[in-house]
Amino acid sequence: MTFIDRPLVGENKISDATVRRLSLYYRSLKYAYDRGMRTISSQELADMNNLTAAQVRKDLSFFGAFGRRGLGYYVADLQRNIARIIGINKTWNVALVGAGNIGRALLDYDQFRQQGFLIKVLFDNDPTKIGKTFQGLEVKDFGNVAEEIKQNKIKIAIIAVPAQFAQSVVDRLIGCKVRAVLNFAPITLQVPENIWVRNENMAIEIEALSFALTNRRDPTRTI
Amino acid sequence: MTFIDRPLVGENKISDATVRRLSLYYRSLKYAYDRGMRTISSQELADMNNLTAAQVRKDLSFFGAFGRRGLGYYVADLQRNIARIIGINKTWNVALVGAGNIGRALLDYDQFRQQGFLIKVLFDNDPTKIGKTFQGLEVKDFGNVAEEIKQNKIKIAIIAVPAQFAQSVVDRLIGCKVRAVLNFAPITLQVPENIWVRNENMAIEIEALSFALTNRRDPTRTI
DNA sequence: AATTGTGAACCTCTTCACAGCT
DNA sequence: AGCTGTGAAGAGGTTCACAATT
Repeated sequence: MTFIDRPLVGENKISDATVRRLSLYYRSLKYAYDRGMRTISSQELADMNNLTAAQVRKDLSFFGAFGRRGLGYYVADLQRNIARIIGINKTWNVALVGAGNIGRALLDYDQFRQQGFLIKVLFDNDPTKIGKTFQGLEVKDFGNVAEEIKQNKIKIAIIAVPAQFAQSVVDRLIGCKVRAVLNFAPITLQVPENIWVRNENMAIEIEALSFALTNRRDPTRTI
Repeated sequence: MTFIDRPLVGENKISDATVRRLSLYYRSLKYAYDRGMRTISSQELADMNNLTAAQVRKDLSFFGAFGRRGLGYYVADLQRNIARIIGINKTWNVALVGAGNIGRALLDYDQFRQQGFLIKVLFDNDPTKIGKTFQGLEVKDFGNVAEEIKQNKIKIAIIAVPAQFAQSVVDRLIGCKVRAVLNFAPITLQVPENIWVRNENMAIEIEALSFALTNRRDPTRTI
């Protein structure tokens, strides 16, 4: 059955790791459906992501009882449910701050668009960039951030500016009622309790590989 | 004192979370040194990264006793030690597969270069791209991957190709003795036990923000 | 007086194992 | 017979609290 029988907020705490895995399951279900699978077992979902079947069932069980004993999960049904749980059953307008290399690459990043994250405004503070157009989107002056954010009803912003500017950018965004930030700057942002930040630090990931090759004997896998 | 008094391999298991935090400490130490700080306490390092002082001390203690009671840590000394632990006290030659938007953005990503990850070869399989030059690097035919990898003594590769090609690319790279992979394709790669993979999935991060805004009341911070 | 290094306590996440359902 | 859902057990990671050191 397709209902959520538990509260998702407050003291009922869904771990970060579980949330990340939901995204993996969502992709696996898409993949499975495209290949004609109409039901899928926790074991199959686990195998596709190098996890255990118990882990998959436990993760899903936090949100409801989506499966059928003896059968597994209906692929389309579970996919819809996960989309709703993650909040990608609708679109999100997103602001992107920073029209440098990373920013411009993200403008054309299919995975965002496909999951309903639509980059609606592109900001920079460089006068030589303001007014230019990338991927059909005009670079706006970050000085006018407030009105653009409001006009586009933006709750999620992506920060792709050099480290030294990132904190002031996030402060300004929060002042404009932005609630969540995907941060590509290699610095830990200080934000109030009610603001969400995820850091995308590619150097940290490659450094973890360096550490592994330098020190470790046996590999472990991570998301 | 600056020595490592514990084995870093085998049953002595350093958690992934600790390794990621080492990278954060390394950046914080750089920042602190640039601002003239010569010693730093675990509390200061913690504050810079929204962690606890105990966490910082515990992480460092896995590798040795680097601090001085009553004083803290010598900034330059600790930075050097962490660089050596992570394995970024030398340079790594890196191969980049995929000359699309993401790949080209990474070519010019300062954080890689600064930490000694040098992209030495750029591959693609698109005949319209092969032979072109981006950031001074000529796109090579992925068909010739073996010789280029060998010539450049490459152990770490970055995969920035569409999802459907990622598995065959990684299989091929492993055949060329590549030991570690930073994967930007939104798919779980299947690799042998002795190969290291880190996934950089930007859609997963933004989906975590969507989940938070959709479901959660109280923010938590993550790396 | 200040701060580290660390065993122990605590907490969180994962895995086990099996009852319960189809 | 097959597979889920879940309480309990187990493993792993974080925080506490304090002795040790400068």
